[in-house]
Amino acid sequence: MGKLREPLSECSLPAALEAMGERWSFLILRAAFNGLQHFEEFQSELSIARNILANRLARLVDHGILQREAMPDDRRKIQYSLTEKGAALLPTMIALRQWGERWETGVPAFPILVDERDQRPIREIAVYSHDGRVLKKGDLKWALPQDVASDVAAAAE
Amino acid sequence: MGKLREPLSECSLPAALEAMGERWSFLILRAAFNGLQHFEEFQSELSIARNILANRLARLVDHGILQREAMPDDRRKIQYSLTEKGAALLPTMIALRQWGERWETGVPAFPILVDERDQRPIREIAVYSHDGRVLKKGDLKWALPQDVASDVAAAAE
DNA sequence: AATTTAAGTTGCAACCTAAAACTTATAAAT
DNA sequence: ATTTATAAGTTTTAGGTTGCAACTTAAATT
Repeated sequence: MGKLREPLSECSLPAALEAMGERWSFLILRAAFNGLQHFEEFQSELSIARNILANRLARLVDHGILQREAMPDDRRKIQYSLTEKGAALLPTMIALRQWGERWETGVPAFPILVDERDQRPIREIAVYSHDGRVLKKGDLKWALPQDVASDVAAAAE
Repeated sequence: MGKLREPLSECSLPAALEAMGERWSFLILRAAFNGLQHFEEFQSELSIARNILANRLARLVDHGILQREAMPDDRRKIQYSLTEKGAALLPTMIALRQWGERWETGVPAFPILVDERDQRPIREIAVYSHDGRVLKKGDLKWALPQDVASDVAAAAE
């Protein structure tokens, strides 16, 4: 990367980790993506201690990642579902999973996550340039706003 | 997502979290991406307790995410640098950061991460179909290998 | 009315985290 | 050659977190 060093202080990674950095958060999120909605479902699927699960669900709700809704037909039941904010973590979660597949388990996912429209596997999550090239570590740098090329600037050339 | 539910047991997300799920891991990784290489640099930049930093660096080295190398010119110094496996976490880290920017801090990153080649900001990390469409939660499903469309199958149509 | 289910709480032991002081090896300065 | 400074840790000790098992509370089912 370039010379300009990012000021670590005003980065939103700590803020993101504040919401999702706890040990079970990603696994709960993953279960939610897989359609689980109730306490007992999460509990038996993940084998997480009940007190920890209660605490994590509450945290995720506090952070606006999950929605907590009492079910009108059975008022014992609480439904937890992803908010838009929670669903926006999908790329992060898939990226982490793909990394695990490639570098930890070595196992090609089974079943495979595919595009519903054409049944074809999704692309690997990557950093893309504005025009779709895959960028690696050395291709990136930090730039000040005035040095960033924009569509407008590009069009004016 | 579709009906087929992923078996949570044989997923590589837990494996990935085993390596990167600790509280400071992503922040250390981020500092490494920013070019920090030495214990004291990490320590003063992150304000992490020294014992925890020592422990986390050792863990990241154990997991093959960082490389530990004694510097020959000054034998007190240890250089920590990203391995290929560690660098492969870049998309995950940027995805998490972008999520934090969008949903937590609301702050457009400053400085901005750009493509060195043309100084243009990188795309937002997303899930892409094989042909480059952005896919959301509802566009995805789990498929068994025999139901996955491949290049070969697509060409044969 | 008794039982079962859903979603939690509570109590307690084991483990992990963090701040500050200490250590060890090497290098630089006097 | 001796003292001082630096780099990268360890140790100590206090406090916080995790996790298991048992308990609770409210609502539904038999």
